[in-house]
Amino acid sequence: MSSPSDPEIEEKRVTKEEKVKSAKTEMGEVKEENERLKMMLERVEKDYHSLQLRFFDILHKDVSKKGDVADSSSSHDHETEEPELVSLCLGRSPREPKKEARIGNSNKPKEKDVEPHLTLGLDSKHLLSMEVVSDLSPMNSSEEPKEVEGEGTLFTKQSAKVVNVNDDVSDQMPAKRARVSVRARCDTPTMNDGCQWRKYGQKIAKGNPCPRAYYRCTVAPTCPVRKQVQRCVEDLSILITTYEGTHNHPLPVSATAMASTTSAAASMLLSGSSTSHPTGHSSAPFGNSPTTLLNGLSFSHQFDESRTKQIFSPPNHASPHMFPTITLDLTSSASSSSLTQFHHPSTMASISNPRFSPASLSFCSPENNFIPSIWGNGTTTMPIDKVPARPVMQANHFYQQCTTNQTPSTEALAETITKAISTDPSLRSVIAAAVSSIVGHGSSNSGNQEGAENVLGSGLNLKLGEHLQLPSPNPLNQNGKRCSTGYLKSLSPTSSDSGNFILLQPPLPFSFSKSGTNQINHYVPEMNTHH
DNA sequence: CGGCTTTGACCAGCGC
DNA sequence: GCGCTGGTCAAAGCCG
Repeated sequence: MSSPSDPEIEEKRVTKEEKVKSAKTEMGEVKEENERLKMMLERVEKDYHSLQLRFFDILHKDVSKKGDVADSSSSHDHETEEPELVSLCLGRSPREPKKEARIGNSNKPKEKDVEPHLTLGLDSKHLLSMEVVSDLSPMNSSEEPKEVEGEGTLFTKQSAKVVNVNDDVSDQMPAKRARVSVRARCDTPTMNDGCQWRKYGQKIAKGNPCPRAYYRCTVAPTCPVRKQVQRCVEDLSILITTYEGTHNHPLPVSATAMASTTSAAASMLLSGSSTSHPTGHSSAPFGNSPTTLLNGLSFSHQFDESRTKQIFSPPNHASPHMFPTITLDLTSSASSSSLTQFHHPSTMASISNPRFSPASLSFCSPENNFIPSIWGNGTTTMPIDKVPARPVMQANHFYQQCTTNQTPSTEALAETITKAISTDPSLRSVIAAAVSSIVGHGSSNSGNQEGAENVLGSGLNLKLGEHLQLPSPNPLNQNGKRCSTGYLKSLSPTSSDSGNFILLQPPLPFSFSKSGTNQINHYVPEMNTHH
């Protein structure tokens, strides 16, 4: 008995098949379009990279022609010419600081650079993430027209004197200056990070008998980057180097690792620093407890009790400026490198808020395949399945580097970490998610990256897995004056010419400023670190 | 001679 | 207002 509805069923079946067909064809079209878009993206990226290379090539040549005389050139020249300065901004202000007029030789203030800035990301991903970060920074919106550069710099008196326009900014945004503190074992007075530094001061800081030395980057006359170097009072073999500001010039190969690492860390810090709530226990990075946090999270080694104690040693003195600080601890031993801990400042200041329980983030763990494992006393566990695959791979790469390199250096680690943190938004998001889960910010920001970054922005202390123990007999050491450097030179496949400029993989967009405040120095292939 | 280091002085911010 | 502290300046000296 054939039901009367048979034809209808048949018809429905046909229509279904048609729908499926059409859907398939549609999917195919979409796939094709997707492929096309991918190819376009790749092409754009290639073009961008080639242009970037060309730009720096031209830049290099130009600089070579001008020589150091560039300093004496008038600001107008710089303003009218092609962008001569590459500002590696961390999200604060693409704008270059014209501050350091003192160093920059051009006597007149150059706050006229009202010209639009070109913001470039290394690739679309970066650009996106960077823009997000930039948006997160309140400074960006309001400060941009002025000179936000101050955020990353230390300019205070001098800049205020020279540029009136800037003093407001610098005064208003002291807290936005991010500092990246690096702890590393080093027998030499200073750690060779590839940059050229000039010492401009030394002080005995309270709580630490070891003098604190102040250095300023001299690779470019207007480079705002400064660093402070001080021995750890608990362990004199540990050298704490705190970087402040962002290089506004191309960096030598040997300097890119540390610079990019600090940039990445700083960008994480700055991206959310606006929401950081001062805990009132800020500490000087070089106080009795070098790893003390200003008002941020800290990563401490879970299995290293002593280290944890160091990190949580009470701040000695409230610093006038609440600089968000991130500490990269490269001193822990490899055996215990598997886990690192987050600690919210509140945890240190008081136990009043149980929400901020410690958790850990593993960057280099053989046991867990480098999946950032986050846990938090049972309350802040991040499911591993949430962890994107790519960060894991990068972290794995990091581990491989850790394990395969006989003589790992700070630069090597820094580079890898930087790659993992700064150049990959997904890893960034992982960390952000981890912190988010730790801090329990979900209520306010749905636990997304932004919220987590805000948390991060309150300052954190990253303690990276070992392998960083700088081997004393570093072949690259020269006369025992270098701590560890140049490791990247041997690693970098493209570093056949050590004189190549290396672009930072910017956690935040490059900004090409037309303001002629920055002249780029000659790149000196042999970057000797003077201390 | 140029660049760097040393070092005392100076300044600004903060707490009392 | 005063003292403390961190940060910077700048003259003097050193070094290659």
